Amino acid sequence: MADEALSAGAVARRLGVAVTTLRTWHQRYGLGPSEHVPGHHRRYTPADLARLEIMRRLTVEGVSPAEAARWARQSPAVPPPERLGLKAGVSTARDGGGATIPVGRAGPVARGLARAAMRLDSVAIGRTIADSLAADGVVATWEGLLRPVLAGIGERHAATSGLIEVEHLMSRCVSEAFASVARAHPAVGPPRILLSCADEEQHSLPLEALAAALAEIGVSYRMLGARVPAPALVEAVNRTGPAAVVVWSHIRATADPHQLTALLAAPRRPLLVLAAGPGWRADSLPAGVVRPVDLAEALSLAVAVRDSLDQSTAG
Amino acid sequence: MADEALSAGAVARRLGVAVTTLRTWHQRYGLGPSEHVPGHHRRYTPADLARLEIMRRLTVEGVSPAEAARWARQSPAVPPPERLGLKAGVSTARDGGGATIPVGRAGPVARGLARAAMRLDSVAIGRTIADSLAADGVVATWEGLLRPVLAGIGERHAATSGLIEVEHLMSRCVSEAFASVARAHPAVGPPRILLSCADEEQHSLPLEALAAALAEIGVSYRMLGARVPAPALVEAVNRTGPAAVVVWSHIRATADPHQLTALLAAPRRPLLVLAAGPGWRADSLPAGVVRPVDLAEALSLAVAVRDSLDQSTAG
DNA sequence: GTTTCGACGCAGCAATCGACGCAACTCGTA
DNA sequence: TACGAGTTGCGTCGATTGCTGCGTCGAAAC
Repeated sequence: MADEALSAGAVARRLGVAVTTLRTWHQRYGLGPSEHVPGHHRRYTPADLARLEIMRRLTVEGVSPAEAARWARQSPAVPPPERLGLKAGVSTARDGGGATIPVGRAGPVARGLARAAMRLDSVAIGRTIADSLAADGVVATWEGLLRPVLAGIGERHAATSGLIEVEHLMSRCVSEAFASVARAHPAVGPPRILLSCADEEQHSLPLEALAAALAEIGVSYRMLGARVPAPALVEAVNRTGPAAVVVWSHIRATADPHQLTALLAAPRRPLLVLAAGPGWRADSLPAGVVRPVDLAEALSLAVAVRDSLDQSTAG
Repeated sequence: MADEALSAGAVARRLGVAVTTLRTWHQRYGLGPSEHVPGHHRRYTPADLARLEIMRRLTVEGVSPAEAARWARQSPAVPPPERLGLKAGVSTARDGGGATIPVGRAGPVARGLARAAMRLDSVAIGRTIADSLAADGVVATWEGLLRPVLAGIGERHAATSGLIEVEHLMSRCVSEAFASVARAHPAVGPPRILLSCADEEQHSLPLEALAAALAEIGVSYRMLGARVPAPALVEAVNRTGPAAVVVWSHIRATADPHQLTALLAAPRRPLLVLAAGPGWRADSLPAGVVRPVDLAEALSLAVAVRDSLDQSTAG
């Protein structure tokens, strides 16, 4: 009984919101301590906290705050956070405000994901991504959810030179989610596709998306990861003899065509070399290199290679 | 034995606080002699004194007195970190030939892992690590298997300036394995521990090991990942208000003590700041920063923080 | 006679209060 | 397409609250 009184700061820390936000929620939505004398400090009981947990969870899921507050306020007594089978798309009211991430018209789920990222809530981030992956698959999740949110963070990051920690956390969570997909779909057959970032290229997330998409349809691959120097890539090709190599470059600076030329000149030259990512310039690519425009195209190309190999070896 | 009965004045002199403060601590926080008849003189046993020492140390480090008291009150049950059930490698057979990785005396499993890494066989790598994690736990796997192999790769890499692709692949696989552990053990309660690499620090694997170890015992945390600039770290602390922050630095160049100072000066200053990793120099750390020597110690410190917070908020 | 006891009070300081405003998103409208 | 209106999270400011260490005082314990 004595310890049932949490201060405003403690509650804010628990929920991952600012103290001022708690005050705002109190006066705007009536979501405050049940007994509070104006001027005195707020003391939140477990019941009050449970209400706020609901509020936070709903907003993280993309529900508009006003609606979430209405929901939380009428929640009679649900101390443990349970599962409300809430489907996206309920919110009709306006939304926005505060230090948020622009996600364009990517939908409430993306908004919820962006909010979870802003509060560094890796659990919510992971669950949101996993749900979407399970429901819509890798390609749709990447194009419809992850890329908009990541782009929004990057945009904001470029503008304010902040949010680096948010960007990193999102990257990690996305990476983990993709790895989870790969683990859930054991690959069939030997890996004939090699995925690699260009030299000095640090962004490997799109490549991981491709890897997850491949895994999802049962295509086996090898993933080298970020920042692979050209000699190391050639060395890997010579050691493993892949049929197709995908080289990702996110920015111009890492898109040296020379590393593609080196691939084509390797002793065990791959059948297909894909230059993926916005870094590559179409006019500077050596002959024989294919440049997919998006994840879906890269995926279908990779599948085509797999199929052709299946034919040539099985037939 | 002779000093089993310390008077209030003696204890006060020993701790460097006023006698009245001892009385206050007794009646406000229950931090008094275990056996005390009201009206009679207080007699402090060594156990009582130990509790008070904890109380004083924590408050000196900046912990709020109420919180420190809660911590001190249930201190006796803080067993030192032990229990590493790692079965030592007993390999006697020769091994080697070709391009291999030196793993020292880390056992046959490590040698197998190194070979799989050389083959770029991510499936075998992943399975080996997962098996070890399941059998021996995170700490033992890290110390006994992963660290030796990673060190071996790094050593060879430094010597031959090759193997970069092997190093990357291993990193990815280890990272995935740790993420898998984290996913398999859903965390309990809100995250109060923040894990972050130092500015410009690219090695995040040891930090991920700590994260996985925390997850394994059900402790919730937030992981920011590699290359977190000092302002971003402070920003994250202010937004999430963690109780403890672990900052990892692998090399001297990234171990700028200033980022720790900034942490301690943050508006929502964490209870505990841990400077982890071989980069930090003990003599350059600001006061109030703790420097764990290995994974196990960092782990037990983090657990201690968690326990104390559980008491203060829920107990 | 010295030390400690319990009670009371005080001053410094951190946390919080209420009020206000800013920035930024979304949506309707022109 | 551009722009204003409505929303919303949160930073800031001056004032207030409440926690904390410790000094003081008469009485009791050693």
